[in-house]
Amino acid sequence: MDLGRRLRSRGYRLTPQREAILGVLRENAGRPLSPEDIHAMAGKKQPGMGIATIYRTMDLFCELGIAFPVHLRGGYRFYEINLGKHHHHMECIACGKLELLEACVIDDIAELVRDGSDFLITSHCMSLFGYCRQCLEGGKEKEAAES
Amino acid sequence: MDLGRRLRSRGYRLTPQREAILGVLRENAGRPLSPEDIHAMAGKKQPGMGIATIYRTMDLFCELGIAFPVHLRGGYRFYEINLGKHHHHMECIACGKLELLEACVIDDIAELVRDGSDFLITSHCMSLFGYCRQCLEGGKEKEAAES
DNA sequence: TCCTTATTGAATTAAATTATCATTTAGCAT
DNA sequence: ATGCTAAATGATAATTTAATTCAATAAGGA
Repeated sequence: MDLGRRLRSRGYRLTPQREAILGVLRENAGRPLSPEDIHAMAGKKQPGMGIATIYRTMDLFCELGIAFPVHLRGGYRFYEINLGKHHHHMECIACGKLELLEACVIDDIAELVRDGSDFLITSHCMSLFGYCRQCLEGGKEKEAAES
Repeated sequence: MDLGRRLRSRGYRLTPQREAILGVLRENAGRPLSPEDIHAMAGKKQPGMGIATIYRTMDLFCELGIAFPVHLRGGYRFYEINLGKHHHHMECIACGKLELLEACVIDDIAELVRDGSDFLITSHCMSLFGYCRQCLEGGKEKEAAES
């Protein structure tokens, strides 16, 4: 993936900030990052970056298909680099731990929707929530049920 | 579903505000509502309701399984009444129109995850994004590609 | 009817995201 | 190389959204 070509072909410019952000996304492939996460890590490569640049760049990267948003609980935004192969996340509602799900069922779903509606699907999001092994063993799910 | 019993059995109280909110959710089954939506509609049944009550009540309803959160684009929160049968949404990224997807593939997924990990799944979210028929015909997806 | 305490509304606070704007700079043309 | 133009940035302010605080209210068991 040549970031410069990809940007310039659509009239955008290659900047050190955008390179730094892409680097951060690459180094954290598969791990959802918040804008603040990205800001902190990219800031080490390019000191002085403003947080607004992160938001702007992530919007752009998502539009270009370079990254995609991940929807977890809490309503906040997370992003990941788009490496083509879909995956999803399983989030522990007790400790917050994330596990990667390589399995993607979007193809099955897309087929169902193609038959049943008139939508052209371009993207999707899916996350599972529950309890991880450690929290189950520690009884965290019972604590939560009691509260 | 007896709201009063459900609340009291866990030490909570039945209030006119909670009844009003449940009524709004019932009347909009299958349609994701924002806290602001709920506030506006419930306010007609129970004048003077504060927005904080909506947030508090929706947290409670979700905890009790009376409602569940819907994750759409934008990172904002939406809620729906939980009528047992899972469904999902297809959101048009051009006009925002929502379509209900009766099909739920959570069972397939849950099985995959049960085999491949140690998580106990308690809930999930899934949404599809793309273009609805009208926007496709109107060329909205091309406009978006150009911008 | 009384009492305890959950609940509420109003106001405040905090946090996340977006908008504004002057300045900088990427990248094409010269 | 140099200059030019528009894109991009950083700083800041403004918006939104959500959470918190607290005194007043009211649900519901005794």
